[in-house]
Amino acid sequence: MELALSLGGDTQKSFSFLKKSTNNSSSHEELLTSSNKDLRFCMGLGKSNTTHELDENNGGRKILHLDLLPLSAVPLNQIMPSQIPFPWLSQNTFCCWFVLVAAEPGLTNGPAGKVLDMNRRPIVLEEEAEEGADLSSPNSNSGVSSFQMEFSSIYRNGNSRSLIGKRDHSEAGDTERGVSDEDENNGLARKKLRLTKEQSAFLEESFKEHNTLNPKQKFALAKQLKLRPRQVEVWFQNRRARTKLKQTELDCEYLKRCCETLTEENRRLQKELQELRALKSSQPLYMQLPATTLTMCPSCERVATTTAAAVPTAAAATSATATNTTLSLAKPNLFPFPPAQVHAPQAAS
DNA sequence: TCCTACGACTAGTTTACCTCA
DNA sequence: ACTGAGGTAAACTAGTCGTAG
Repeated sequence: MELALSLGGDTQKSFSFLKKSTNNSSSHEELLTSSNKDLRFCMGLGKSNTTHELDENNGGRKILHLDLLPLSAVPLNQIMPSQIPFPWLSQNTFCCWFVLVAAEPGLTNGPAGKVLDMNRRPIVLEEEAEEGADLSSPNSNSGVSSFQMEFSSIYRNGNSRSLIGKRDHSEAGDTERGVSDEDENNGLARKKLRLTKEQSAFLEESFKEHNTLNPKQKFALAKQLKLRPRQVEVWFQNRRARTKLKQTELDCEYLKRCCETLTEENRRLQKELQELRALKSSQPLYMQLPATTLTMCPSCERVATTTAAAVPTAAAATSATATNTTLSLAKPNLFPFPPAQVHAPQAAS
């Protein structure tokens, strides 16, 4: 792709260097030049051999030709009431009409193309409306944004993202779902495509079966859903990310509950310890009793006490308390809630 | 064994679109 | 009706890893 700029004078001469290379390749991008000799700023983008062959040989793709013309060059009947020249420009300087020159024979005699007011919807030629929007597919009638869109998309073929334009929000619900490979090849700038409920549901079902895709599955899904394989791929990538995020959130919640349980258990044990200490200091007789034998059950790993049957009441109470304590200490169920699992299908082999 | 190219993947980011106050 | 904030999801980039040649 080539982009040429010319300020003033004969644009034909200015862009002659581009003309020379036009026979090399049919796909070569060429500048559409104009024979208009008026003082003008001109920039063009395109790919055809001659100005007159643009439509026929270019798959219907039109050349985008931007002119900043002297005000006098724009036919009066194409000037809208709202199109007021910028006050800071004198009449002899450039006004800011962007002229979209549709690739039609005869246009080289002057700026007879479409005047695209940057603040208004563009004039749409009837024939163009019939052809469908091949200049910027779904957006050719969306005014400023569509213009930005097309320009940025062309620019983007040169691996730049900096000029990606914002598109008309009003089209959100009307745009055809999915984008063809052709669109992709034309380098349309990023357009957020909401998948339909049906498409999402189908993808969800597929994800339940296998959370990764092999190329065959990807293409089959894309074909079935009328999406690009890349879209299917991206959907699965994002879906896996969402699953992981959800699982992380659940894990976090689970750990939080475990932490709360441990805190509560610790509080209870501290309280019991305090009670035992208080009991110990108030019961001198306790010290005279034979030590309680603690044994560990090898199967359940719980501690049992073997206190004598004839234990004084106070001692019995103490023992009971101690037993409870040891029982609660023996492998308490600190994690009563099994960690929740986000549905994670087995990866396809 | 090392190097390179390539594809699939993840993590993080950007951005279009939507909802709601 | 309009607007800005915030959320969601599609699409992106950069980097990693495994594998084949």
